[in-house]
Amino acid sequence: MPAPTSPEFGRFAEPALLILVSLSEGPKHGYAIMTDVESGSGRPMGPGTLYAALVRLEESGLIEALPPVDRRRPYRLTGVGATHLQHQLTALSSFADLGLQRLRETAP
Amino acid sequence: MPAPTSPEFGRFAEPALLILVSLSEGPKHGYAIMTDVESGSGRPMGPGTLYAALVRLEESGLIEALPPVDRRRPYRLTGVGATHLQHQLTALSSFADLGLQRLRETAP
DNA sequence: GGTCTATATATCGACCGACGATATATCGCC
DNA sequence: GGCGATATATCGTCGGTCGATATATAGACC
Repeated sequence: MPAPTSPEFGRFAEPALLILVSLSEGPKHGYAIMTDVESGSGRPMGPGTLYAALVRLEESGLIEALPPVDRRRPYRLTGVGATHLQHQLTALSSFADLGLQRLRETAP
Repeated sequence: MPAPTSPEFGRFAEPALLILVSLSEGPKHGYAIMTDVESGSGRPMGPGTLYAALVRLEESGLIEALPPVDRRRPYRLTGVGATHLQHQLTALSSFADLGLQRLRETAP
């Protein structure tokens, strides 16, 4: 995940969303997601956060497990997950743009 | 806050960020923020969430209280808050765009 | 005048998720 | 054989979210 670089304080997106975006690149196993997200967001995601979120995402049908390869347990986006992610990101993008526009207008 | 409309399940941004964007339009009091955010995001934000977040935001210096008018206790963005918000939103926007681009590449 | 709704703020409690810490096992490399 | 990187799993805590509840006032409607 090529870096948006935001080490700022406060969360800007929940871990679940970071995971989904990471998986949008293609199927990945847990550890790969962890390093990918960390290099992308600057903020390391601990295994506790990662695996707990994976379980929740699988339970809600947004991702699905693929047959394990060696020790690796890969996941991929489901159709529902991709649709959901697209809606979220679209809303997120227009939300961010709205805020930036307001900042420009208020304090030029 | 003109609607990005995302009633989807799951949070896409923490309440604090919704509040900051609402305040980026100009100073507002609590109730106005509540209705503004609700009409903008589709998801109603209860008073518990709102006022707790306001306290935290003021404590961290991102917003500041203005002299009360009648019953209304208005807040506005501080300089730090505006800078912080701008960084967050910039990162957020490029993050969202990255995800959308990946979705386009993977499933055209 | 009485009632109802909208406005406006405040507080409490419960639950859920984030996060760090910790544990465990294996692989490749020197 | 040892060491660091890979890889997954679990537990406990803490903070924030969120709904429920309380309170007070202003305005509208009959």
